[in-house]
Amino acid sequence: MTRLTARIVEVEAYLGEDDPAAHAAAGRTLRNAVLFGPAGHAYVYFIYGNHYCLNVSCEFEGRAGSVLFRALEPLSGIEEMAAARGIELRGPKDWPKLTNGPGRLGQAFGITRSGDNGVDLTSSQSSLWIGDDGYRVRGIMSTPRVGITKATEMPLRYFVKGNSFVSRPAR
DNA sequence: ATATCGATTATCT
DNA sequence: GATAATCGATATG
Repeated sequence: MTRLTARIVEVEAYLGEDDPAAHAAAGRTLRNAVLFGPAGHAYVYFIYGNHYCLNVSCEFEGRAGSVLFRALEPLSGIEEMAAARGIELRGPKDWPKLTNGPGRLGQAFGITRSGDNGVDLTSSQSSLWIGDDGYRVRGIMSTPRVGITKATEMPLRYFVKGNSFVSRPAR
Protein backbone atom coordinates (compact mmCIF):
# COMPACT_ATOMS: atom_id res chain seq x y z
CA MET A 1 0.00 0.00 0.00
CA THR A 2 1.19 3.42 -0.91
CA ARG A 3 2.17 5.65 1.92
CA LEU A 4 -0.11 8.65 2.39
CA THR A 5 1.80 11.91 2.66
CA ALA A 6 0.74 15.54 2.62
CA ARG A 7 2.11 18.94 3.49
CA ILE A 8 0.52 20.94 6.30
CA VAL A 9 -0.80 24.19 4.82
CA GLU A 10 -3.40 25.42 7.32
CA VAL A 11 -3.65 25.18 11.10
CA GLU A 12 -5.30 26.81 14.08
CA ALA A 13 -3.85 27.35 17.53
CA TYR A 14 -5.78 26.51 20.70
CA LEU A 15 -4.21 27.95 23.77
CA GLY A 16 -5.27 25.61 26.54
CA GLU A 17 -7.24 26.18 29.70
CA ASP A 18 -7.30 29.96 29.30
CA ASP A 19 -8.75 29.79 25.76
CA PRO A 20 -12.59 29.64 25.90
CA ALA A 21 -12.73 28.03 22.44
CA ALA A 22 -10.36 25.19 23.35
CA HIS A 23 -11.48 21.76 24.45
CA ALA A 24 -9.13 22.15 27.39
CA ALA A 25 -11.08 25.16 28.71
CA ALA A 26 -13.16 23.05 31.10
CA GLY A 27 -10.12 21.32 32.51
CA ARG A 28 -8.80 17.83 32.04
CA THR A 29 -11.34 15.12 31.15
CA LEU A 30 -11.09 11.64 29.72
CA ARG A 31 -11.69 12.98 26.22
CA ASN A 32 -9.05 15.71 26.21
CA ALA A 33 -6.43 14.00 28.37
CA VAL A 34 -3.88 13.96 25.54
CA LEU A 35 -3.85 17.75 25.49
CA PHE A 36 -2.46 17.73 29.00
CA GLY A 37 0.25 15.22 28.17
CA PRO A 38 3.64 15.87 26.57
CA ALA A 39 4.01 17.71 23.25
CA GLY A 40 3.93 16.02 19.88
CA HIS A 41 1.08 13.62 20.45
CA ALA A 42 -2.15 13.28 18.43
CA TYR A 43 -5.39 14.53 19.94
CA VAL A 44 -8.30 13.20 17.89
CA TYR A 45 -11.88 14.26 18.62
CA PHE A 46 -15.22 13.37 17.07
CA ILE A 47 -17.54 16.25 16.25
CA TYR A 48 -21.05 16.86 14.91
CA GLY A 49 -21.74 13.15 14.89
CA ASN A 50 -19.74 12.74 11.66
CA HIS A 51 -16.17 13.94 11.68
CA TYR A 52 -12.81 13.17 13.19
CA CYS A 53 -10.39 16.08 13.54
CA LEU A 54 -6.68 15.96 14.30
CA ASN A 55 -4.60 18.10 16.64
CA VAL A 56 -1.07 17.88 17.89
CA SER A 57 -0.35 18.67 21.54
CA CYS A 58 2.18 21.47 21.87
CA GLU A 59 3.04 22.19 25.47
CA PHE A 60 4.97 20.37 28.17
CA GLU A 61 3.20 17.83 30.32
CA GLY A 62 0.55 19.42 32.50
CA ARG A 63 -0.13 22.33 30.15
CA ALA A 64 -2.74 22.09 27.38
CA GLY A 65 -1.80 23.94 24.18
CA SER A 66 -2.53 22.40 20.79
CA VAL A 67 -2.64 22.96 17.05
CA LEU A 68 -5.58 21.83 14.90
CA PHE A 69 -4.79 20.67 11.37
CA ARG A 70 -7.26 22.39 9.04
CA ALA A 71 -5.89 21.63 5.57
CA LEU A 72 -3.18 19.63 3.83
CA GLU A 73 -1.62 19.54 0.37
CA PRO A 74 -1.65 15.86 -0.74
CA LEU A 75 1.70 14.58 -1.99
CA SER A 76 1.33 10.81 -2.35
CA GLY A 77 -1.41 8.22 -2.00
CA ILE A 78 -3.88 10.39 -3.89
CA GLU A 79 -6.00 7.45 -5.04
CA GLU A 80 -6.12 5.97 -1.56
CA MET A 81 -7.29 9.28 -0.14
CA ALA A 82 -10.00 9.59 -2.78
CA ALA A 83 -11.20 6.07 -1.97
CA ALA A 84 -11.27 6.87 1.76
CA ARG A 85 -13.29 10.01 1.04
CA GLY A 86 -15.60 8.16 -1.34
CA ILE A 87 -15.17 10.66 -4.17
CA GLU A 88 -14.18 10.52 -7.84
CA LEU A 89 -11.27 12.66 -9.01
CA ARG A 90 -11.56 14.24 -12.45
CA GLY A 91 -8.01 15.52 -12.27
CA PRO A 92 -5.53 17.47 -10.14
CA LYS A 93 -8.01 20.31 -9.90
CA ASP A 94 -10.10 18.07 -7.61
CA TRP A 95 -7.24 17.25 -5.25
CA PRO A 96 -8.08 20.02 -2.79
CA LYS A 97 -11.39 18.26 -2.10
CA LEU A 98 -9.43 15.48 -0.44
CA THR A 99 -7.98 17.43 2.44
CA ASN A 100 -9.19 21.06 2.52
CA GLY A 101 -11.02 20.95 5.84
CA PRO A 102 -10.41 19.39 9.25
CA GLY A 103 -13.09 16.71 8.82
CA ARG A 104 -12.02 15.98 5.26
CA LEU A 105 -8.36 15.46 5.99
CA GLY A 106 -9.31 13.17 8.86
CA GLN A 107 -11.41 11.06 6.53
CA ALA A 108 -8.75 11.05 3.79
CA PHE A 109 -6.17 9.66 6.23
CA GLY A 110 -8.60 7.29 7.90
CA ILE A 111 -8.07 8.90 11.28
CA THR A 112 -10.14 7.61 14.19
CA ARG A 113 -10.10 8.20 17.89
CA SER A 114 -9.61 4.53 18.70
CA GLY A 115 -6.76 4.15 16.22
CA ASP A 116 -4.88 7.43 16.38
CA ASN A 117 -5.62 9.33 19.59
CA GLY A 118 -2.45 9.66 21.64
CA VAL A 119 0.07 8.40 19.07
CA ASP A 120 3.52 9.99 19.09
CA LEU A 121 3.61 12.21 16.00
CA THR A 122 7.32 12.86 16.42
CA SER A 123 8.33 9.25 15.77
CA SER A 124 8.66 7.82 12.27
CA GLN A 125 7.79 4.46 13.85
CA SER A 126 4.23 5.66 14.42
CA SER A 127 1.42 4.92 11.98
CA LEU A 128 0.91 8.67 11.75
CA TRP A 129 3.74 11.17 12.17
CA ILE A 130 5.08 14.58 11.20
CA GLY A 131 8.38 14.93 9.36
CA ASP A 132 10.48 17.61 7.73
CA ASP A 133 11.05 17.19 3.99
CA GLY A 134 13.05 20.39 3.67
CA TYR A 135 10.24 22.41 2.16
CA ARG A 136 10.18 26.01 3.33
CA VAL A 137 7.08 28.21 3.27
CA ARG A 138 7.34 31.64 1.66
CA GLY A 139 4.56 33.54 3.36
CA ILE A 140 2.00 33.01 6.06
CA MET A 141 -1.29 34.78 6.66
CA SER A 142 -3.43 34.71 9.77
CA THR A 143 -7.17 35.23 10.30
CA PRO A 144 -9.70 34.52 13.03
CA ARG A 145 -10.49 30.87 13.70
CA VAL A 146 -13.29 29.10 11.85
CA GLY A 147 -16.39 27.47 13.28
CA ILE A 148 -16.12 28.56 16.89
CA THR A 149 -18.52 30.56 19.05
CA LYS A 150 -16.14 31.84 21.73
CA ALA A 151 -13.03 34.00 21.43
CA THR A 152 -13.95 34.42 17.76
CA GLU A 153 -11.77 37.41 17.03
CA MET A 154 -8.35 36.10 17.99
CA PRO A 155 -6.30 35.69 14.77
CA LEU A 156 -5.06 32.20 15.53
CA ARG A 157 -5.70 30.58 12.16
CA TYR A 158 -2.56 30.40 10.04
CA PHE A 159 -2.20 29.28 6.43
CA VAL A 160 0.32 29.31 3.60
CA LYS A 161 -0.19 32.44 1.55
CA GLY A 162 -1.35 31.70 -1.99
CA ASN A 163 -1.62 27.93 -1.45
CA SER A 164 -4.65 26.52 -3.27
CA PHE A 165 -5.20 23.66 -0.81
CA VAL A 166 -6.28 25.99 2.00
CA SER A 167 -9.90 25.55 3.12
CA ARG A 168 -10.84 29.17 2.53
CA PRO A 169 -8.36 31.74 1.17
CA ALA A 170 -9.27 34.71 3.33
CA ARG A 171 -12.05 35.68 5.61
C1' DA B 1 -22.04 32.69 -6.60
C1' DT B 2 -23.67 32.61 -1.55
C1' DA B 3 -27.07 30.92 1.96
C1' DT B 4 -29.43 27.75 4.73
C1' DC B 5 -30.19 23.36 6.74
C1' DG B 6 -30.07 18.36 8.19
C1' DA B 7 -27.12 14.61 9.71
C1' DT B 8 -25.64 12.10 13.94
C1' DT B 9 -23.15 11.14 18.50
C1' DA B 10 -19.78 12.02 22.33
C1' DT B 11 -19.55 15.02 25.87
C1' DC B 12 -20.97 18.10 29.23
C1' DT B 13 -24.74 20.62 32.10
C1' DG C 1 -31.38 18.00 26.99
C1' DA C 2 -28.22 21.12 24.41
C1' DT C 3 -24.28 21.80 22.07
C1' DA C 4 -20.30 21.21 18.94
C1' DA C 5 -12.79 23.33 16.46
C1' DT C 6 -17.99 20.24 10.12
C1' DC C 7 -19.65 18.65 5.72
C1' DG C 8 -22.55 17.96 1.80
C1' DA C 9 -26.84 18.69 -0.28
C1' DT C 10 -30.24 21.74 -1.66
C1' DA C 11 -32.21 26.23 -2.54
C1' DT C 12 -31.91 30.72 -4.39
C1' DG C 13 -29.58 34.91 -7.09
